[in-house]
Amino acid sequence: MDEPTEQLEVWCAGEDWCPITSTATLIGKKWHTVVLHRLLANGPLGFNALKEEVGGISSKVLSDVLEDLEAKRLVDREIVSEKPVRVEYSLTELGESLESVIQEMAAWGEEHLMPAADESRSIT
Amino acid sequence: MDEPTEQLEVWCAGEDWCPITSTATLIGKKWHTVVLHRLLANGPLGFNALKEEVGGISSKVLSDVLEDLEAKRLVDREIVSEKPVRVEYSLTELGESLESVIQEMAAWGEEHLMPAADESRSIT
DNA sequence: ATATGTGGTTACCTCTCGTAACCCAGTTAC
DNA sequence: GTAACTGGGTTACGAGAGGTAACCACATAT
Repeated sequence: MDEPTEQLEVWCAGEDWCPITSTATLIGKKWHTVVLHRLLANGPLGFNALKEEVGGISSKVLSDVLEDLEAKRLVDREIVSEKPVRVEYSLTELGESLESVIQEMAAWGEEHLMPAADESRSIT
Repeated sequence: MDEPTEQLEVWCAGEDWCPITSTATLIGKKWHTVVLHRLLANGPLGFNALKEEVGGISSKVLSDVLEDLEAKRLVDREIVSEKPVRVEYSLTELGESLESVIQEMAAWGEEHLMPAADESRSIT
C-alpha cells in the first residue's frame, strides 16, 4: 500500500470548530447520503419515485429525511401542481456541491465493499 | 448552475447491491467518521487521548463506536502494555483506504460550512 | 363504489446517541 | 496502609433518530 504524500491538516481537535464534525453532523446519517446520491444522479424526483430509487426506505423515514435535508438547505421542495398534488425534490446548489463527496463514497464502496461478484480485489 | 461533465453511474436503485448504501451503512454515522479522521490524522491513539482528540464525545459512545469500527475491520485494537493496561487504536488497511473519502468530507466542510471566524480561506 | 396513484401522517417500537455515575487496575503521594 | 490520579473502560438511564405498519386526503380510472 502506498503512503499518501499529502497529510490531512488537523486543526480540528481541541479547537472550536472542525470541518469533519460539521460535515458528519450534516450528512453523517445512513439515508441522508443515499437520498442525496439519488437526487444527484436521477435529477428531480417525486416522493414515490424517490422512494423507489432509494429502495428499502419507508415513507415516514423518507419524509423525515427530506424535511431535515430541506431545513439544512441541501434539498429543494417544489410543489409543481396543486390539483393532483405533485411535488418535486431536487438538490440545491449546496446539495450539488456534495457531488465529490458522494462520488468518493461510491467509488470506495465499489472498490472495498463489493460483494462476491468480483474477487480480483477482494480482501476478505 | 453547471451540469457535471461526469455522471454518477447508477446501477444502484432497483438492483440488489449499491455502493452508496453499503458505504453509508458502514460509516454513515456522525462519530464514526470523526473517529476515523482523528486516527487517520494523529496515528495510533489510546482511549483517552482519542477521546480528547475527538472532543465532545463521551466514554460510552466512543467505546461503542470503537467496538463497532473494530467489528467492521476498520479499526485495530492493540493492547500495548499489560502492567498499566495500555491500549492503542489504529486504522486497519481498510480503514486507511477511507482517507480519500474523509479528505473530501473535510475539504467540503471547509469550503461550505466554515463559520465566520477565519476569512483568509473562506470562499463564501 | 372500488381500485390505483401520489404525497404524505400517525402510532408504536427499537436502536443509536448522549449524560452521569461508577468500576477496576496500577502508580504515585502521604 | 489509604487516598488521589491516570488509563480504560462499564452500567443505568433517557432522549432522539430510524424503522414498521396502518391509515388519511385527494384525484383519476373503471
